[in-house]
Amino acid sequence: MAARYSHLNSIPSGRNVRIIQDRRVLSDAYVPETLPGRDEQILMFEEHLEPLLFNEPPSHMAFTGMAGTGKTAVAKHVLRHKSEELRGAPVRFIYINCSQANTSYRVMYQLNRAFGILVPPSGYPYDVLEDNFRKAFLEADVRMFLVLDEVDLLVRRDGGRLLYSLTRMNYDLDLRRNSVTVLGISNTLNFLDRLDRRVLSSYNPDRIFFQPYSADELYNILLQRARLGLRPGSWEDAALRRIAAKVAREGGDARRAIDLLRMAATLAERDRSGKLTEDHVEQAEIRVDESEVQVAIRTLPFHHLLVLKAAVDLLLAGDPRPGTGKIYERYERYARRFLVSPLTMRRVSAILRELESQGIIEIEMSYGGARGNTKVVRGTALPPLRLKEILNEVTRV
DNA sequence: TATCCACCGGAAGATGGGGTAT
DNA sequence: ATACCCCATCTTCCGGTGGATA
Repeated sequence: MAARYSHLNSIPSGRNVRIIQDRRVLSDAYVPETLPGRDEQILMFEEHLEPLLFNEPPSHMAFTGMAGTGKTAVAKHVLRHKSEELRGAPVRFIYINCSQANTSYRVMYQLNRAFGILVPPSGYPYDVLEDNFRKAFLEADVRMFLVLDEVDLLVRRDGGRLLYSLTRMNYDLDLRRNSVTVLGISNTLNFLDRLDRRVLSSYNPDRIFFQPYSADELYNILLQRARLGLRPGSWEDAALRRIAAKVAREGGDARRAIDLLRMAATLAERDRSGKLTEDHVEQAEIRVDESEVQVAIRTLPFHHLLVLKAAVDLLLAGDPRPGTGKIYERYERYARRFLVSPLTMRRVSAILRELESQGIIEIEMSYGGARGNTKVVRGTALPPLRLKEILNEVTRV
């Protein structure tokens, strides 16, 4: 039996060209045993959870920091250890990511499920779900520690309604037995400032700030992943250093560093040289950008495509910084050509912002006085010509 | 100094498409 | 069949914005 698959191990010229040993380690979803560069935050978080050991309610918390600074990793890492330490104690840890559950209803739906209640995922009165949850929570007779990851996405929609009613519950509970504690994780630094007074007075979290990773910290992260996921001796140190330096310059996003490492390792494996070098990193930089933008564009709704097409065509026609007005004019023509009625300028203006937040275009405000305050497309993630090619592929269907 | 330009972006409401309950 | 409910997307409305211009 084994012999049948022996060709999998036979490598030409006896050299080992495999590089990746465990691909899972090279994904940002993987949470390693230690988190380089985040000792301070881990310690602070653990201290905040200390009261649970004495059956007392911890205070609410907020993690803030740019994308890829380890907020989610620290939360998961610490919670994993704490829930073992507190095994058997009347404590319930719940993690909910608000990028999927971005309305009060959907978070409440998840909370119902967490307490074993099955309710329809939509079409049901919200009040019923809230009542369900309250009853089940009291029934369970526990302290709840709820992590709301990417909570800013939820707050943007519901205005803090859920945050308020959850934290407000503590005022009606017997805190000697039950409590609700919320940890909100947010990518936007000012999300607390945007909360309503009433919400803030009952949520009022202790904050832990996550600064961007330095080049050294990124290097340590990459080294850790390489040791865990790559074949020993299959990478050049300079390759890791190069990723670390580049990503640190761009803003210290560990997710991006890990993406680059995975892509570089994949490319290195593909060319069968058996070693991951700086050259592979250089190729990976282009590939990662390209594939991210391609995926983003492919999933764009139709009107977004038309708006993007209008902007790209203006750039190609020689306008270095096309503004909303011109883009809208051209977009209108395209819409009619495709026999759909054009959206309003208000909406197109918002679509430009959405294209920006997807990293497809770069926008800058232009305070042009008599010519108006306008958004201006300053640049694109890929060369305009390349974008046009991708757009043509997508709109052909 | 007042006014204007040309768009910004928040708020609220309409619309239509998904669902559940009776 | 009817009466609800949730939700994403879009429109309508409207008070800013800040240099240019009168």
